[in-house]
Amino acid sequence: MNPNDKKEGAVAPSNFIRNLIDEDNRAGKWQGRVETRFPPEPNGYLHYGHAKSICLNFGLAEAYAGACHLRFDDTNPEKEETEYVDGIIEAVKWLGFDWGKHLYYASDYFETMYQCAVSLIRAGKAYVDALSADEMRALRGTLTEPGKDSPWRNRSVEENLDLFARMRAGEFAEGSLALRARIDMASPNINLRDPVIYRIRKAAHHRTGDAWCIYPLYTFAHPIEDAIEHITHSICTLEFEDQRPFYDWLLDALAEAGHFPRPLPQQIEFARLNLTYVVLSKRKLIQLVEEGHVDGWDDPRLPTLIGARRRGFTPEGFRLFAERIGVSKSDSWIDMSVLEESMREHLNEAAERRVAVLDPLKLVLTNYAEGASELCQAPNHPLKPELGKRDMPFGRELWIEREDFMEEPAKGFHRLYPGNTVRLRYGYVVKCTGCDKDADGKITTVYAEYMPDSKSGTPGADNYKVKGNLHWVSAAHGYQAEVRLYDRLFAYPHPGQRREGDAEGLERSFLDDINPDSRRVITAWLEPSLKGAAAEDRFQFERHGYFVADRRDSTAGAPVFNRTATLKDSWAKGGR
RNA sequence: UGGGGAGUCGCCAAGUCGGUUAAGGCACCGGAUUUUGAUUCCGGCAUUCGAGGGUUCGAAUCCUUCCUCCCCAGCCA
Repeated sequence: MNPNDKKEGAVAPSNFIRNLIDEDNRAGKWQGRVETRFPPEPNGYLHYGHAKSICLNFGLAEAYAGACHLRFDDTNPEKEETEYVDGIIEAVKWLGFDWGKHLYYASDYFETMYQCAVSLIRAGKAYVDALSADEMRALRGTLTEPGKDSPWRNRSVEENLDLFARMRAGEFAEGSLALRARIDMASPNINLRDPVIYRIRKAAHHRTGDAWCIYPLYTFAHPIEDAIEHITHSICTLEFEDQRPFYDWLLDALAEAGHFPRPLPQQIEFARLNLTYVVLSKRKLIQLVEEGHVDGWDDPRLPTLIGARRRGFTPEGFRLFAERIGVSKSDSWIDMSVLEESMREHLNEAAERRVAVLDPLKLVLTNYAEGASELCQAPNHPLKPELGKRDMPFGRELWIEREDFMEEPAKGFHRLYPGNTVRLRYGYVVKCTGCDKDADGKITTVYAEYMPDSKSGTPGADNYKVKGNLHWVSAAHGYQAEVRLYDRLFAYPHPGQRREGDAEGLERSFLDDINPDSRRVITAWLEPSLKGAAAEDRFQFERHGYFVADRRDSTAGAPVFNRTATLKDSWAKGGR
């Protein structure tokens, strides 16, 4: 793996985490072992931001021939549910990652954690505090003032041991007592001002049931989980940076007490994903679902992984995306187009082509025999001839795209207009002869004459040079089906943020910025072969974009299609 | 006005201990191919690294002052 070797393929991107690992390897810190973990709390659905973290952690393990654990950080019985565990497992699998035997639950470590706490107490590094949460806050000090010691800070080891054991036994009410690390109430780092590490919660846990009534807090539990699993590099997001000194303090104390061997796992922080035109905060996602702004957690517009799946986004696309955005410590905003473009790149290569007319306009070939029909052959994938061709019936009456005809052509328009010649893709070259309009001036039918010797695939086809190529569906053979045209959920890059020209005190809600056209449900005309599509089959509808057969609403013989992404359209962009 | 982080092209992001030309991707702009105005292909795209001083033969990389942004005062994670 020579970083200067940049000839072909994706060269492993350099980033600060890889550099750290490389340094560790050079120093022989772990004998080359690299073990990471993805530690979600099972209290909700995974979103695009998690995808970044998953790709990072599992990707590192793959790159260094190590392992990545899937670990449920279930230390808070009040928020976590088995339902979420299942969803998370399915999502990580879907992304294509394999944790092998390494599926763990923090709750399985409760006894060990308890013993660690006892050791801390024995070492005089933890104590049982009787202050209420409010009192504790009052003594914690502020960002600029040091805190004050709790009156219970200097209990004897024996007393602490006794109290802690009785906490476990359920002798005290919730909130009456808490175990705190004994560090330094005057520390400039608030996280070191005797953080609470165990609280009393008389709640049933989704896995341990009523076995416990005291539960460890993240701060205390996470480093221990990492140490138990022999994690080498514990990667988390930037907001935990201030927590690192405690992470090191705890593990060092526990190593001293003989719980864990050195070297100890190292916490490394990276910048979480920020994406434009969407929201990723759990609170906002919940609000979107609960208030009915979207159809549910798997709504294709929602940035959840189950939503992405219904949208037609692909695991390969996510991996490409993760590779493109890189990993660093600077807060940055990734433009949604980077994600979309990543999906397009994979789909262009992976999706077979089909034809769909989304906004139909009738085209009649006046010189084509009435009632006649024939078959045209269309390649399934222009880049992969080995995928073969399929038949597309052709006839006198066809559906074409309304936007492919202009009675008065705009400059540069080389589609259909009176007098112009275009090719009906995979079929014949036709010359437009006119059109009908209704009372409102709306075009109702377009007329053309076809060139009998111009059929695609025949020798005569090359006799015609046309600039326009239109897709079409035979009116007599195609069928109508529901298609959902999805677009970005929000109309502005930073939902809820003030915009130029906003009045002085104007407060925006992200809900105000929802894109009213984020979903358009239409009835389209599809080529016959699409009827057989199975749920989750992905296609490129030529000249339109990528579509997927919805995994929830499709039924046998009647797939419903969701638009994943449009194709680039330099004509539309150039402004007609 | 405490502590912890970050500032390199429109958006990301490489730039190990200072060394002739500041990677790469996306976007964008040209041009070529093309039965998708798609794809592909070529070419272009930071005399400059938040700002100012300084050290040096030489600094994005070292020193210094300053500016901007993010995070931390849950018995959440």
